[in-house]
Amino acid sequence: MSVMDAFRDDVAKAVADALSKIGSDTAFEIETPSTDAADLAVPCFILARSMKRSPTDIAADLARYIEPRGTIASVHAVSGYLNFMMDRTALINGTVSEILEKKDRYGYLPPKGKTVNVEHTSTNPTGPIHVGRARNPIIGDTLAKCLSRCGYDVTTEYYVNDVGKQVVTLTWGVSNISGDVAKADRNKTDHNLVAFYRLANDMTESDPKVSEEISSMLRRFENGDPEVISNVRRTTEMMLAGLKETLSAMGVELDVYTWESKYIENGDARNVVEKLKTSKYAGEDDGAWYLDLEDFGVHGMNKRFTFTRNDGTTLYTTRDVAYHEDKLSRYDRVINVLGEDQKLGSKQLMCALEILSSNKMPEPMFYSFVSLPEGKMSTRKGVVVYLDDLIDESVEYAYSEVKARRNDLSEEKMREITKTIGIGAIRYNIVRIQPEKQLVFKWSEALNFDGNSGPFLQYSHARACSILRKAGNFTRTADASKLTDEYEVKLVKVLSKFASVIASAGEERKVHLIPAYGHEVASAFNQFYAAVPVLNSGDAKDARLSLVECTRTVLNNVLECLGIGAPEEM
RNA sequence: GGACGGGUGGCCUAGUCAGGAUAUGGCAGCAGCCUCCUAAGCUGCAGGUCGGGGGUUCGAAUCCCCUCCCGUUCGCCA
Repeated sequence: MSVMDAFRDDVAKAVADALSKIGSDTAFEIETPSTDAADLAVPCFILARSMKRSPTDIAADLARYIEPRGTIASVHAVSGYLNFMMDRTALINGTVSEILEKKDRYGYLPPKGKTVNVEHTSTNPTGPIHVGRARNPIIGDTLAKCLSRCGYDVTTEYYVNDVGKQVVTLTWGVSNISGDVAKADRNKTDHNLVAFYRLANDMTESDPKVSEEISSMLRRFENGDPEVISNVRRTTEMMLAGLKETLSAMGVELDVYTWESKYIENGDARNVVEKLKTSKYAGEDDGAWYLDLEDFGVHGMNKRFTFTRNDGTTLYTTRDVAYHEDKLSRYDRVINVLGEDQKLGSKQLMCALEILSSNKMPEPMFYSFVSLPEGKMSTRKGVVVYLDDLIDESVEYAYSEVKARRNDLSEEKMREITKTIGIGAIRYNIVRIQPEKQLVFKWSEALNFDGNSGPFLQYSHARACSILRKAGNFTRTADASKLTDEYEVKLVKVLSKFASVIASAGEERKVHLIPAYGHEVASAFNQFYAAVPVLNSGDAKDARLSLVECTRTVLNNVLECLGIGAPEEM
């Protein structure tokens, strides 16, 4: 048990004992106060009603019955609150020794023996990833890393939509349009291919013959024509290779790629249709089958979820049901990171799974699209910022910043560091904001390297590394008697919260807590750095170096959890 | 029109589910700090009707009702 947990336990026991002494067993809450007046506090307002006494009286009375013991250093009654201070020695020795001992595993929760799958990104393989959807891989990858630290056995998965009009249109374009006409802005597979997709789309609007050819291809695809299917598959694979390059540059690697066409080929989608047809919620309209979701709280126009066309072919969400039956059978928990446009589809999916008596449900997590000041991003309209371009800009900006500060680094080293910084800035800036919040992309904000930013965390980490590098060998020690400065105490207190932050970020799926926490650590460290000398600190040197090492360990772990590199110098 | 999400200083943002002390940070602004471990930093100042209105409560950014603005969605598309 960590020292913070022990402290909370001690407070709970002390308050319960004191309450029993004044003849009460009322339930109470322990909260972490926003002020520095206490480490933990028990508000007595809740007790006031049942005890029919003023909160001030109750707090004062309880305080008299509580003596400092265990990790409790003191207790004071302040305007209706019972304020507890934690014993500094216990806090510091407990936290520092735990970090020194567990090192890079500090903050990890014990294995749960459960598997969880995080499906994320899954963008349509018809064009490069743009910033509008960039939240998906970043949130998904960070969540996966949080859950892994929470003790789950995590798998990440990309669902490749290689079925339908969009990929067929792309494939038609690649086969029928000359490469001299389809000009790309950037020589990279996905950018090269999207040029064909754009032209093909334009042609379907202006030329009915093209439109008819694509429809015919689509019919052949759905009838299982092996030539069309393999053509589509080949194009999609090429596109996906381009997307993977971008993801990889962002530090995102996925474990499993599942192809949508699989559920047509193996008959799973067909089985779903047959099972759904027998449900009491099923109905038929001109040969097309649907579910009436009125009883599931879906009302109005969208209560009807159509799961087959009148020609009997399946629809996207139908195949998604088959996919989820498969996925749910593979893992204990299934989490889907989805754009907010998927809300209705996700609801329909879950209703269908319930109708099919699924004993588990996927847990959807929605994010709002990133828009531009001039409006929604659109690949087809060319109102778009591609992730590849953002990466280039950010890395280039990082390069100019490093070059302005350092003249002792080799070109190679500089390129390595600036890549880490540029990517770190992007990932941090996106994941720091609650996913459901609308986000307008601005270059000035995306390239902010100060304050609440990725580079700020990286800089603090590099500072800690620099001190440790200069220190050379030293004796690791948890010695509270040498760490008495207020900044040292504050820093230790922040470090001690790591495990609880990881737990909330993972279990409650609040990934934005991680960057906030990282900022808190970096900030506390920089204050300590400015106020307390480390290398020239006499007999406190080992204790302080140990604290610096603890900070480096936590910052490194936070950065890793965010999928951001932790440079040792910058 | 229905459903779901968002609205917090000039800008961005935490806190809202589980109501409590002076509403969290950052950017931009102003004033300071490098003979000392990386100034991408630190210190201080200034800046707030928590969209608006009612209600519940000893106490509301937080809960309830109404309302306004923004986003998403309401295909036999994916």
